Amino acid sequence: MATRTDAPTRREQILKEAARLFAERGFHGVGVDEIGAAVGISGPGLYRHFAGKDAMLAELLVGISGQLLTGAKRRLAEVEADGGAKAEAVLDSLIEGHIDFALDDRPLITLHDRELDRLRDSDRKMVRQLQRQYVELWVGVVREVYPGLGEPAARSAVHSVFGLLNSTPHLGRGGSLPGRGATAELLHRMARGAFAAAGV
Amino acid sequence: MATRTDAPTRREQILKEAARLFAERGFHGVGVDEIGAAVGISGPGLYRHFAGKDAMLAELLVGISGQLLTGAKRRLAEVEADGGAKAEAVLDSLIEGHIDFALDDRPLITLHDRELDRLRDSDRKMVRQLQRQYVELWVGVVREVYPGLGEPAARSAVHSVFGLLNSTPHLGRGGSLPGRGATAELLHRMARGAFAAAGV
DNA sequence: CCTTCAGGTTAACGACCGCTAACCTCCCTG
DNA sequence: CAGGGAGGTTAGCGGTCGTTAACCTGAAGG
Repeated sequence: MATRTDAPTRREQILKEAARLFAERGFHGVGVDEIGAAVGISGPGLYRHFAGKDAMLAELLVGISGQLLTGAKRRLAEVEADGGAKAEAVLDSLIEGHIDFALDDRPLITLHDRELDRLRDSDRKMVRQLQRQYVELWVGVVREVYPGLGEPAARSAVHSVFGLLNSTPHLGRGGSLPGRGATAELLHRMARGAFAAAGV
Repeated sequence: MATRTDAPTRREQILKEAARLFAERGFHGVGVDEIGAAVGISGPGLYRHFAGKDAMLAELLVGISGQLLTGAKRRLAEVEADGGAKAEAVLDSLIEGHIDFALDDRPLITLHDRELDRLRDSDRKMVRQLQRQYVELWVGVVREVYPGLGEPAARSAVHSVFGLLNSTPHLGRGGSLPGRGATAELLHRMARGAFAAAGV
């Protein structure tokens, strides 16, 4: 993984702040002036970087979905290349990846299942397709680990575990929670426990 | 439980439709004219029943939080009166109650953790207090069942299980899911499995 | 039968919001 | 050193939205 060290571009600054604001107050609850102010420029200046407010949301949501899917595919390939295609190991890797994302990009996780309907039709279709592929990838792995699970039940289980993992924004943002590592480990155990209980 | 058989009042109609619309498109994404149209009257007619759009959201959120807390307290008392104070039975009852709510009032479950910040300060404080009491009630019961869990971990676990149970809106609204009973049972098993995995 | 009032209606106001227009100012480059 | 584009600025337009005002109507009550 090529870790970024260079300064973020203005576009990236804007996207980051927009994500935070959208997550806090909802897409319709944030004005372009506020987004501009958050990066030190004023409202209409944003239009030098984005076609409009909708375009920012679209880029955020497509980006998230794509990143999740790409990461999952990479993890699947990595583990399978790494000796035996142990389904359990793949599932653990998927869970770990999703937790990393949920812990590091809470605003995005929040947006991802909240503002989808504010997108233009074509963008929404694209995001939905990426999300569906991501879910189906999980469903396949889960059914490999728990062959007793039917496909509908597996899909429900996957959605529910996403709900569990995506609860990070509700986990006291302050210093009250037991540190990132412990939280990640707790979430991982709970996800595995939930799947195990689902798998008869 | 006194089951309602009389027709819903206009106020109740309005609240129900408003909840659905707010859940679908977000508080700021819905106009008063749409809410009015959904119950067959036109925009400003709503002001005969509510002080304003904010008041509808406030009544919805306070109502949800209060209902959840009241139901949980009742279940706690019921099980404890019913012979031995078996903590496992209380936890099962809490889970069952939450699932019933999440399955029967999906729009409310959605609103409940999404539009809280759109409330006036006083209303938000009240909702937060009710929510906190609900969480703490769960935390107490969970720690009784799993004494190995520290308080912060138990609280995190409870929030995560809420995320799991509240995933019902994502569980294909169409006929693709395996029926209400099976879904409720699956969610229940997964919640118990998640807690068990959390409890060392 | 007259009054009253709950529960509607339409018109319109003021505020806000997304976006465009017009303009300015560096900095890079031929 | 001219000039041109990238990236800002402010002013303002058009539309939408929450809310109020003024008016209407049908049914209940004395």
